[in-house]
Amino acid sequence: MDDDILSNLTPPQLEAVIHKDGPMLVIAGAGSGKTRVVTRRIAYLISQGVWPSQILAMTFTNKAAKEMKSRVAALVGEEPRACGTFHSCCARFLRSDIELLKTGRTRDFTIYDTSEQQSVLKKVLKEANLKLPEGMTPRAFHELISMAKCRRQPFFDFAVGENLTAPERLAKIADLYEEKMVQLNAVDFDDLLYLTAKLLEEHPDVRDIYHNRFRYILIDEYQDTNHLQYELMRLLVGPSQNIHVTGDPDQSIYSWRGADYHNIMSFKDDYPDARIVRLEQNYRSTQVILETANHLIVNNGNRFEKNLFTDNDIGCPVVDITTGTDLQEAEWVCQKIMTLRATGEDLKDIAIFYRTNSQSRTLEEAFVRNHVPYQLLGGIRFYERAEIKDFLAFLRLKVNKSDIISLERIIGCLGCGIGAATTAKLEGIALEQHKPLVEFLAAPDFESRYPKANAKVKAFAKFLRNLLEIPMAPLAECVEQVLELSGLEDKYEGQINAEDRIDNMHELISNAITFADEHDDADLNSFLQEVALVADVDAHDANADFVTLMTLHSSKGLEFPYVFITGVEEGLLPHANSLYDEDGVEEERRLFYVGITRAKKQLCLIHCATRMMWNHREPRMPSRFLAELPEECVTKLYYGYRNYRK
DNA sequence: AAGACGGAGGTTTTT
DNA sequence: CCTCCGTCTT
Repeated sequence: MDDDILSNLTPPQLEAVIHKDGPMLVIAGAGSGKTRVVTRRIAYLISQGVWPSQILAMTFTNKAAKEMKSRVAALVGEEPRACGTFHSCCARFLRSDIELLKTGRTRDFTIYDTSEQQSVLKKVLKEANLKLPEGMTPRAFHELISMAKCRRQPFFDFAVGENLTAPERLAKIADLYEEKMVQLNAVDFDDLLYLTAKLLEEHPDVRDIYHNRFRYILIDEYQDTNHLQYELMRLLVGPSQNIHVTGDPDQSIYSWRGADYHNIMSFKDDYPDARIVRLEQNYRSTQVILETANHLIVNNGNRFEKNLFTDNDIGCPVVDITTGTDLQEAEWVCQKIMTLRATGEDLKDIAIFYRTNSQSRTLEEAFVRNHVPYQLLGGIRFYERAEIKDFLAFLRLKVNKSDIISLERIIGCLGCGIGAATTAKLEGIALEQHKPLVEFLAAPDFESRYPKANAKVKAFAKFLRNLLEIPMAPLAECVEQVLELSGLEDKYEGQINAEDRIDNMHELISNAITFADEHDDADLNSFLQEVALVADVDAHDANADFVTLMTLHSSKGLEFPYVFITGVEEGLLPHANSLYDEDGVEEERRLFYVGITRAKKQLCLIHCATRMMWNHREPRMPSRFLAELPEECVTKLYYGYRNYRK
């Protein structure tokens, strides 16, 4: 059925698929077959003689990229080579060309995650003896750095523009942070995009190479691009202007990350010759669900008018249920799921969405109690687990010997009797000898260079030498040997979660083996850089027999026959922190819209009269959005909620 | 100078 | 409830 590139397409879908040269914008409503269009178009291009290596496809998640690759492969037997998230594509570009930028970074750079980015900030503040303004956390400050970079503004200008207090001091700290990142041979997430844009801008010769290589560029979820990504796109698009973007302004939910849906609204201004195709027929949801979604979203002011319709069945009403407590909320969801299972439904067809990760806990407990198998996406991500970060620190240091943040982590988790003071002292001595710290410690003649070292330091230096001596190839053997040398298994042995933690570390090894199988050019460096950009939603297994739990944000791009959205309450959806302006509320409404439009057959919206929040039972109000739903589509129910009056 | 222990403080969403 | 930070003890 789907095995032929041009079969089973509606006229607008067909137009989007067979469009070959020049810019094109596809406004694709929820469930309108967007993924199908994008994959068919890639397959079509390949069937028309375009080489797979000439196609650059940027998606929002690695999962979407993976799916795109495999669906294209199923159609034409070949997959586009450059296919990934903005961040992973840029990481790949930088892996080959970062040295041209002469920032001092090498191709062995490390990608720091948010917590490491904060560690760098803290380190910088301490070293320079500077303080952030009262009430500003390193995390909040890094967000400002990120916003400035995403707007491609010097931090000082940004700070002045945003009316921040003490802009000079903040800019000083931001500069020190950048300097430190260079010293560490590290990049943060924004740097991946920022440095790639800089590379293309400053090196016309490199830009020409990319223009020649990527004759066709596709960008998915274009409504979620930020200014930096927009500029990156402009730089990547060659003279032939073969740029094909798809998106839906109503599903723009990442403005807090700098995403600006005006990018999609103004695409036709950037490319006046652009063909515009609208996909407005929904193939996913029942009429009731679609009507509910449409009725909700018209409450947003600034929209790209769109009229989504479906020929599907009417379907059963949306359930809007009030429960007394969050515990009852979880219990009701469980009961309902068990009923569905008893009537022959598969658990893999059921998903529960919520606004914040912390809401998952009560649900998980109920699932455990009721023996309902579930898989949780997000929350504490695999690669954020302490044991995995420990393990990665050893591996990272092997590739990037400037990565002092990883060195400090290694020192910390070895428990080898070396602390911050000793580390600082060693750093000072290494500096005196004009040697990077790791090189200084791991030098074969370390003991003669620094005879005053005590036994602990000597032992650590020897450990480091052994670590660095492990060959980096083949990948799997390297990873195994590093785990063995690190002693991490012994360290976690005897702790409460020992088994899980050790399993997790072994899972990392099998991830490395899989990675080596899937990539011919796999080495330790490329493995680590890939791992730094993997989100949990990418690990979602759509075929396992589990109920799926995730945030509303992670649900984008997925679909399930049965969808439950919990905590549809004021303060949670819309979230309390988004009430400061109307734009914030509109984004929350879009988020709710995204959640609703994931459902194919049935949708349940749940809110509680009271909820435990930081150990207090708080009274809760139903979300304002519930009042915006069409009455004729919604059935109201009550569970464990007695004092109800109509 | 390191590590254990206790108190305070703080929860949006993610590459 | 859990994480981070500072103090206290060794």
